[in-house]
Amino acid sequence: MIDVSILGYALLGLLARGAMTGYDLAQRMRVPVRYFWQAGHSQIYPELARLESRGMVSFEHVPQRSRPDKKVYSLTESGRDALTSWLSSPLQDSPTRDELVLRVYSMWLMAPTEALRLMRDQEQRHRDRLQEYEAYEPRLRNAPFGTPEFAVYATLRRGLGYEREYADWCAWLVRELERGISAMETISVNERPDHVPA
Amino acid sequence: MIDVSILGYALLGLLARGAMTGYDLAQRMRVPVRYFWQAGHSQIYPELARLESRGMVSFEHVPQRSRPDKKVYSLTESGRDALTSWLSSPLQDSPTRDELVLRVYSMWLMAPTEALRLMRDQEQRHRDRLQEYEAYEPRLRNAPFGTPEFAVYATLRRGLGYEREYADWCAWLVRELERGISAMETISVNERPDHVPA
DNA sequence: GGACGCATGTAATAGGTTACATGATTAC
DNA sequence: GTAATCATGTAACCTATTACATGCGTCC
Repeated sequence: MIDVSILGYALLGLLARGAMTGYDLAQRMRVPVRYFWQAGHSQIYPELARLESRGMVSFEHVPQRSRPDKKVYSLTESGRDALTSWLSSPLQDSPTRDELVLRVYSMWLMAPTEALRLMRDQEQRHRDRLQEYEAYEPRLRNAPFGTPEFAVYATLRRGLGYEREYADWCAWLVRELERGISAMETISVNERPDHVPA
Repeated sequence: MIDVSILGYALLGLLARGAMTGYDLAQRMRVPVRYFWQAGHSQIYPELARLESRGMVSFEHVPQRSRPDKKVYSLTESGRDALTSWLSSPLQDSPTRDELVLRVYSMWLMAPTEALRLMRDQEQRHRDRLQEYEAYEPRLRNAPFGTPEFAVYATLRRGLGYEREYADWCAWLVRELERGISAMETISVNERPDHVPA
């Protein structure tokens, strides 16, 4: 009864907004769209089957000409109950893993110019994603409280804040690296044998 | 030669700062400490063995009385080379998964008071962690550029920014929920059969 | 002719968590 | 006595990624 994975709840949460196929679900959960949970179709199809066997979703077989037949899934009452009870269940914190931060931890082994290149690059990646999110904002900012649209807006706010903060952190480190590099260059100039201090 | 996992690089990065045992590594990678990468000892011991078989680390067997014998691992030259070349290698973005944000996506199904409880709770969790990180800050803020300590400071800055942003997002949603709840209460008061508008 | 979208699945592998297993010393 | 620290491992399980597999229609 209670053994639904987080991915399972993610699917139930999507189906709560409307019936759709496994293919549609995979579209909404693919990496570039991303509402803080992703999955590929190879994970989604078996999970849908599991949910169906537990009676949390049901499907209707829809034959199509000129397209493969499809199964349109919808949330059952027991699926909706499981979803809502999960929402207020105790939330344990899960580990954060971030490869860039892990690299920064060993940054002292890198040539500073290489570190600078890496961080500038990453800052840009986050600025780009921020801009992408900002484009969605106007459509969602006036969503009325309590609606599914407002919930999307709330997750978007998280995305905006996350990317902005991340980019700002990169920018801080870029500045530090630039300062450090120019300080080292000054030293090497002073250390040149032909250098005569003023 | 190139098939080292991210966990492997995490271990190499720790060993670059000094020789230590698998137990010590597990201490530094356990959840409450957490420099944006975690692992338990059951993952670390086999990974150390793999790194050793690839010549990236070597160990010295240290017998002890009154304590179990230990293996003190240190980074080899080829391990250091692998680590530094990984640092500037192309970084592909990995999926972000956040159960709270996933729940917020389905928040419209919850009783608003339940949602409020959840979000207040989570805000506190992040404020607590923020405070914990802030306690480390004074010791690290003056670490000289280019040192291992400065790299720790840089990762700490990320932690500070991340937790602050997260807590602020929670706080925003808490305010929205409070506003929404009080608006609904006003309506129900007006709708009371015995209510006489002024 | 080839790539892309629709549509569904399975299999193999990698990565991560939880549990099992042992055993001495020290601190409360 | 009982829990915690030191110290090392293995096994089972769950989750997630990548690759394998099929097939028609449309657009370039």
